[in-house]
Amino acid sequence: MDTNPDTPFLEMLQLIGLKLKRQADESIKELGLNSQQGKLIAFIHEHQEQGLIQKDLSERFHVRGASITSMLQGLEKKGYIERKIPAHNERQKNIYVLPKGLALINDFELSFQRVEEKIVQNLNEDDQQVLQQLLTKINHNL
Amino acid sequence: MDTNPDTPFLEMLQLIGLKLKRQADESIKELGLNSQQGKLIAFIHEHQEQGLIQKDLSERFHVRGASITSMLQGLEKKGYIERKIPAHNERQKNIYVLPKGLALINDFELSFQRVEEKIVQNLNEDDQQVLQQLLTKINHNL
DNA sequence: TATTGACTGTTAGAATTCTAAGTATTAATG
DNA sequence: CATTAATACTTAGAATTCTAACAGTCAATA
Repeated sequence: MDTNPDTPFLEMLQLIGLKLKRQADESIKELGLNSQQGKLIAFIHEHQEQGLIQKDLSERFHVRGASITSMLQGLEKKGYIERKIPAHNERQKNIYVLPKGLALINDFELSFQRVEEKIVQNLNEDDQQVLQQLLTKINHNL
Repeated sequence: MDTNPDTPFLEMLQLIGLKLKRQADESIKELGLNSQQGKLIAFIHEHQEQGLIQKDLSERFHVRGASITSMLQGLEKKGYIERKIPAHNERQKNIYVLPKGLALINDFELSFQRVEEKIVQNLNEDDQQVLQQLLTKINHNL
């Protein structure tokens, strides 16, 4: 039941993306969250001192504003983060990781690094550098 | 609001996967379906003479059996495909594309090829071959 | 052959992300 | 300054895919 498409890169890249998501989800599942939530909390933590707002997350994760609202409402309800309206602009909400979220960040990053290592295992330094260049080119093409 | 992660390949591959999905969806939207449905119909068409069953689709598209049931129910209700229980095994269902689906297959494949071309534009033959090898290696690592 | 286990598909209900429309606030313009 | 436009976020409801539990059919085996 194989397929021999004339869109080999599309197929391969989408398959790899799916596998990566699955593995990251699996690895983070035991922490009670999914990989998207893990990436979100880790990113908030890295940027919370710089006046991070929801729109930034929407752009960084390529997800609609409404989805960010929904994700953050969930994480807020469970006590991982909090949102505060800043003094200077009442339209916005600044976002901060709470201790319950902070406690997981190292685990998140270890999980992501384990997946990263699976990607590059069997690739030598040259391979990795070439791949990095090619993927960067593709990313800019899209 | 940039990020400088120590998981560059994970980030890049997931971002590319997301962009590809977006572009394929956008391109197929005007046909009234999404890219997953397009791939499904095209694949069914290529394999319907070989006793294709739902389990095959589940494996090919890395999607749970329940999801295939749901997808095919949708496509069947809209008249793109049909399912028939084969004589020799009443557990299974063979799947066939109906004329309404057939009429779209060329368009689907054009759409996917347009995305494929975006991926490889600015990559010469050597680049493409190297990339193919590296992605194949990664896919097997995962 | 009777029973047990494996296989194929379905249902119910949850989770995630989307679109479209809406609210409130801030910025730009006549 | 008043009005209009842009910005940031939310809500409601739809679409997609998931998990868990289940039903029916077929295969293996004792």
